[in-house]
Amino acid sequence: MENINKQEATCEQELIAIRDSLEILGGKWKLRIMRHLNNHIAEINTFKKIQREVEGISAKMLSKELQDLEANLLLTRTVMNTRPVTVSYAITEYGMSVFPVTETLVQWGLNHRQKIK
Amino acid sequence: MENINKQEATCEQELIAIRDSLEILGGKWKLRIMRHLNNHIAEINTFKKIQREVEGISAKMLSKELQDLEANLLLTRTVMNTRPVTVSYAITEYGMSVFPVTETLVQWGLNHRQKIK
DNA sequence: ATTATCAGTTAACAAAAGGTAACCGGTTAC
DNA sequence: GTAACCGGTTACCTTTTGTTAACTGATAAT
Repeated sequence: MENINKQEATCEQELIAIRDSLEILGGKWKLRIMRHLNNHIAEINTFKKIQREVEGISAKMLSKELQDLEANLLLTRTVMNTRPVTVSYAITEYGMSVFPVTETLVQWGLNHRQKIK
Repeated sequence: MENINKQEATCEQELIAIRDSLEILGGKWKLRIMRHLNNHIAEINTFKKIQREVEGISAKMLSKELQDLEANLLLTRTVMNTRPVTVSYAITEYGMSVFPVTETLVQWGLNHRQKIK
């Protein structure tokens, strides 16, 4: 059973927690990939499909970011026995814990765009 | 009056929103600085005080990040007429809109640390 | 045989981010 | 006058991040 309660921490511990999060989720692409997989959770998300739909990402970056996310148990990689071979990436249950993070960033970004216009 | 309602967006727009947010809040220090100011909102936060309490940040980075955040109206910079001169930084009302972002990152980081241990 | 698709990898490079250390001007305390 | 404090700036360097383009190997369609 996952702990969904708010945890208490000192200010110092909070800043360490932010640092930890950014070590795993930081950078230009990881949160976008996680959000995309969350938004297409019912589909088969192959490498090419993700690359098409997460606009602007190169094969090299996508490959590297997917490896990092898999290493942190946020998604799974499955080689399908199709011809030609396709590889399917799926968000894990633990990966879904990232949703609140992407959601606040989506809302902040939408609100900010509205504000500056 | 601020819009605090959830906004709807397509998946594509959501990924753009995340990109926008990260352009302004991304990197190693900005969210930590914002969280620290939010946690010490009742105090006078001078440059030196922030540098002491946001552990590890150099004067150069702190100066640059504070300028960026001020340019985006997330905080204010006030020169106090003390001897020697001190400069006080304070989070703006708009800056407080970042709180949900830092909060989800704090919770995710705390939870992650608990999980891997 | 040639071309196309998928899922990458590799090499070479460029740009951005961040760290270190020295320095600056103004002021005050000794 | 000398040292210390505040709030930075500057120059130099390293690391990280990201881009582009060419290439691989397996398979399948024409």
